Amino acid sequence: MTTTIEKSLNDFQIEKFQKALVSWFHQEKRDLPWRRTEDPFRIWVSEIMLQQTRVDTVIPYYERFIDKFPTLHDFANAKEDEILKAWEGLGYYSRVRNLQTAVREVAEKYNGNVPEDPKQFQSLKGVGPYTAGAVMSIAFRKPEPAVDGNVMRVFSRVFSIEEDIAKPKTRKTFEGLVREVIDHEDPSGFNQGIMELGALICTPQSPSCLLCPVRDYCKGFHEGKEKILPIKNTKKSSTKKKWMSALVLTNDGQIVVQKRPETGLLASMWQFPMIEKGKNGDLDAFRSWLKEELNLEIEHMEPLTTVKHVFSHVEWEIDAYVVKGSISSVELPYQIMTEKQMSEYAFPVPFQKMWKAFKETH
DNA sequence: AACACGGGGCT
DNA sequence: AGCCCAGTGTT
Repeated sequence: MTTTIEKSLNDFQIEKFQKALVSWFHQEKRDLPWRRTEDPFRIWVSEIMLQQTRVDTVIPYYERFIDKFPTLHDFANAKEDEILKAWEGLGYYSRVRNLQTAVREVAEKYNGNVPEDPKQFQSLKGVGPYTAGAVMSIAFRKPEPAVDGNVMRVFSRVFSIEEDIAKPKTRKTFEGLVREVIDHEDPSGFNQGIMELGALICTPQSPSCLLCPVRDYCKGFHEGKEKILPIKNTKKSSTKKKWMSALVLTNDGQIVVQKRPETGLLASMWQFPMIEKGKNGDLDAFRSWLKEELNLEIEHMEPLTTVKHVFSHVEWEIDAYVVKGSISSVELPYQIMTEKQMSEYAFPVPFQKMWKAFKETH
C-alpha cells in the first residue's frame, strides 16, 4: 500500500512546467566538466563523486581522475592504492572500490560498454536507484527518475508534499511522481534541470522563489509553505572516540605508517600508529605499547597537537605525539617509509592534519 | 527501517 | 552546533 500523491497540475500544466524547467536549464546551466562529455564512463564517474558531495568539491577531483584514468579500461586496470589515492580527501571511500568492481564487470561482461538497460546498470556495485536514473537519463536519454536530495526538496515544494523525506519509502513516492511528469523529449535536461534548480534557486534555506522559472506551477509557493518544506526528521547525534597516535621518526628520517583493515571505517587507507586512549589517558601505557608494537627504542617523545575530526556518525579526538627512536624491524601491518613514498598512499584527513602540524613545527 | 560510511561549507 | 550535500550497502 503506497501513499498516493494528488498531482496539483493537469496534463496541460505539466507540459508547460516541463518546458519552463528544461529551457531554463539549457539557458542557465553551469559549465561543469562532466557536462562537456557524452562518455557514459565519465558521466558515471561524476555521479559517483557527487553522491553526498558538493559540486565545488568534486570539480578538481573529477579533473584529476579523468586525467589519470581517461577510459573505463584505464580505471579497471588500476591498483587499489592508486584508486584510493585518487579519492583521498573526498570521503566515502567504498564508492571508489565499488566503482572499480562495477567497471571491471562492465569490461568483462559487457565488452567494456556501459549497459543501456536501467536494470542491468543498477545491478552493478555502487549503482543505486539515483545513480542508475542519472546515468541512464544523461548518457542515454532514458526517461528514468533520478531522485536525490534536490529532487525531493524541489518536488516536495512544487507539489506541496509533507511526507518525511528522511524515510526510505518517501523516495519511492517521488520516483513515481517523476515518472509521471518527466519530459520524454529531454529526460536529461529535465532531471538535471530539477537538480540545478535545487542547487541554484530552490535552495534548502531561503529559496529564491522570485527568480524561479516554475514558480507559477509551485503549489508550495502558492500556499506559502516553501520555507517549511521539505519535512525532514532529525537524526541521532554521533558518538565520541579518543585516540593516541604517534608520528614515529627513525634515525634515518623515515616514518612509521600502518595500513588500516580492509573493512569498516576508512578501509585500506594508511595512518600513523594509533591506539584507543585508555580511561586514564595513560602516557606511560602508550609508550610501552609503542615500544612493544614497533620494536622501538624511544629516544625522544613530545606532544604535537590534538586533532579533532567529525565523521558523519562518530567524532574523533587524537592526541598526537612526535617520537624519535631506533627501530630494528617492524612487522605488518606496520611499515617504514620515506616522505616521498608516503605521498603515493592515501591518508584520511585526520592524519593529514597531524602531518601538517608536524611540518609546521619541525 | 536503521545504521555505517567522509568531509566540508554554511548558518 | 546543526544541517545539508547529484546516496549506497549491510543488517
